[in-house]
Amino acid sequence: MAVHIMTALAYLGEKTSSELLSHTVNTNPVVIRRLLGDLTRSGLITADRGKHGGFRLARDAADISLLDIYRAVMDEQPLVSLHDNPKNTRCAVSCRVRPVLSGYLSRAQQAFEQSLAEVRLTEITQAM
Amino acid sequence: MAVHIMTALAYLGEKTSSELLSHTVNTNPVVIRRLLGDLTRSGLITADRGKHGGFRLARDAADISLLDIYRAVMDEQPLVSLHDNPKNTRCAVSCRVRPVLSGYLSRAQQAFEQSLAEVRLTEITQAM
DNA sequence: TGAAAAAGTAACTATAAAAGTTACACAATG
DNA sequence: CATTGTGTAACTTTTATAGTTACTTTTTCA
Repeated sequence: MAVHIMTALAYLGEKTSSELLSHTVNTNPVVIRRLLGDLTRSGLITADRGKHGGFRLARDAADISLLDIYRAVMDEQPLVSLHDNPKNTRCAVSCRVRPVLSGYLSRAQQAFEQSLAEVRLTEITQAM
Repeated sequence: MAVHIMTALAYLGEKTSSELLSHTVNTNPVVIRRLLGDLTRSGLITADRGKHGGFRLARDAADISLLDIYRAVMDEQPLVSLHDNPKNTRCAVSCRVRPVLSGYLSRAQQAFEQSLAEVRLTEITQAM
């Protein structure tokens, strides 16, 4: 949903309330405010409190990538990871797969993120 | 978990029961059998039923990639996708983000999968 | 200066997905 | 025909996410 919101903010280009944003996503304002909180803490948007408050992009849409948004919202959790059952110490595989696999998985995730990094918010608003 | 199992099968190199496999992952045999079912249906392993039954790789570990395993288990679901709330027909963004974004997301997913495709099961067993 | 309009957040409920469990049918072996 | 395995249905548990209610704090402006 974060991308939806960021796109809306870029598209509208002006200060917008969580109430209004919640309508475009068709959900509850609080859900949106929680998301907006993440985006604010990551420095992608700024929040004005009080009457006539609202949110706007903190910098130009050309300087915001899909990766920025993805990272703001996903808190460091890997895209896909191995189960986290305790290892069976009597099994060589159980003891050693983890580090080997996580190397390959994080490489794949880097490829994914690299691809997101190449897309700017402007590209999305323009394509609409 | 599927990778863990496939690695174990490649590592052991012989017919193995779900019971035994469940021990290396430290979980319930039925959970494992459900996974083994996916892997069998995808043609990555073969299942022998009856007494002295068990599972083994259907082809050489050098011919099985992480992507093969990933696809066997994830049933076509995209890695990350937009929310699926109904669109607000009065909002241009709500109406049009979806197709635009899904293009970029599937491109990123392709990068991810490409990376997985480059890793063979042999590489993993050898690294252990 | 106080009512109004907004963000921020805590605490709860609802929903859905995944994992785990129990129980049993079916298959092959010897 | 008993034994040892797979296959699977049905249920419970767990966890994460979304949604909800209710409230505090901040700012504006009449």
